Amino acid sequence: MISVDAFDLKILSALQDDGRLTNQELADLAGLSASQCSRRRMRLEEEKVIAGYHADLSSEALGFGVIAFIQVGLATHSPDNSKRFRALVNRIDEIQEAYSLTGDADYVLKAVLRDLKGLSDLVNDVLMPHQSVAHVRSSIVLDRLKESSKLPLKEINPG
Amino acid sequence: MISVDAFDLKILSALQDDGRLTNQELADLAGLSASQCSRRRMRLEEEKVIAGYHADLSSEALGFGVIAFIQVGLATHSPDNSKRFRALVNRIDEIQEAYSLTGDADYVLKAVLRDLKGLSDLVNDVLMPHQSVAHVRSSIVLDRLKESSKLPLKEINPG
DNA sequence: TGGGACGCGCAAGGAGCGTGCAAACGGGAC
DNA sequence: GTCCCGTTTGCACGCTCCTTGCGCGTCCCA
Repeated sequence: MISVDAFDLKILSALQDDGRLTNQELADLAGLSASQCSRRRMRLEEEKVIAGYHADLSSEALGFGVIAFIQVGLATHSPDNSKRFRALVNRIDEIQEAYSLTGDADYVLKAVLRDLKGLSDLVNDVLMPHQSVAHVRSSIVLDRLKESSKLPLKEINPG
Repeated sequence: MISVDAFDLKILSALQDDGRLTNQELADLAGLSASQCSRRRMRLEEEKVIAGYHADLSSEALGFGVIAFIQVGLATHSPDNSKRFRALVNRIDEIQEAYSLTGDADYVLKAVLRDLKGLSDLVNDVLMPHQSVAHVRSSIVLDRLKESSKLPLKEINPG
């Protein structure tokens, strides 16, 4: 595995919280010089430990009122069919996340929509009629307790 | 609602893809000057349309091999009990996302763990024994088709 | 038709970035 | 213990990038 020491972890952790931190700010947090932070950051980017940087937009401010989890069962489990389903999922921007799972459903999708009509359109006009899909069950998010994509870096022992 | 024009949408969309874009790069993409992009970006940050910037770290590179969705049913639905549960969720870093949902389960959690033992520890030693929790069902992610937090900005009409 | 508000690009001063360099550190071999 | 070599560090410098002030053009409404 890629070797990541305590300084790297501090840098990663800080950048996870604020992706636009200056090398100097990073330096103050990590107890290094700014140039070292620059070098380490570049290395972590090259090694793809840092996969990218993204702005986190407010769904409320932009009028996306509905988040839903959609459980999908496929019609058949042939390779062709799951390929069709994956292609479908990929071209729908409203679907933020999609996973195949152990358990009852074959897939779980997380979708972000402007309103319930948007969800209805997605489920009834796009997913349900698609040839790859057998059944669909959607659950609407009532409350977001927590929503981040931060990794629990404290679980990692430096080395 | 906050007014967002076509230039803002281009800026937001670009920053969603790459949160470290330079004002000059933003300017080239949006067809504006760098100074205007700087001003618009600052406004969007002040209005909390841009909630923040985050580095996206590679879970594979850092050795997080297991993602799981955990459905939780509460013991009782009293305000005190859900408060206890929320406090629990908040202090567990392995839980990235947590939502209350319509449908069967009261809550769904998305957790990131180093290995299956980590999941077992979380479910059996932390969640199950907690007084607020009645039952727990976890599903392990077999494959990630898609994993982002990008909003479908093309759904928004500028104005 | 005039005036105010707004949004624009330009330019300049200042902050931030990254490469070169030399010094400090650390671990093996002897 | 000590010598050697690879690695990591801080500093300095040239360059890019950021942001604020300013003047100009445009639009809207009186």
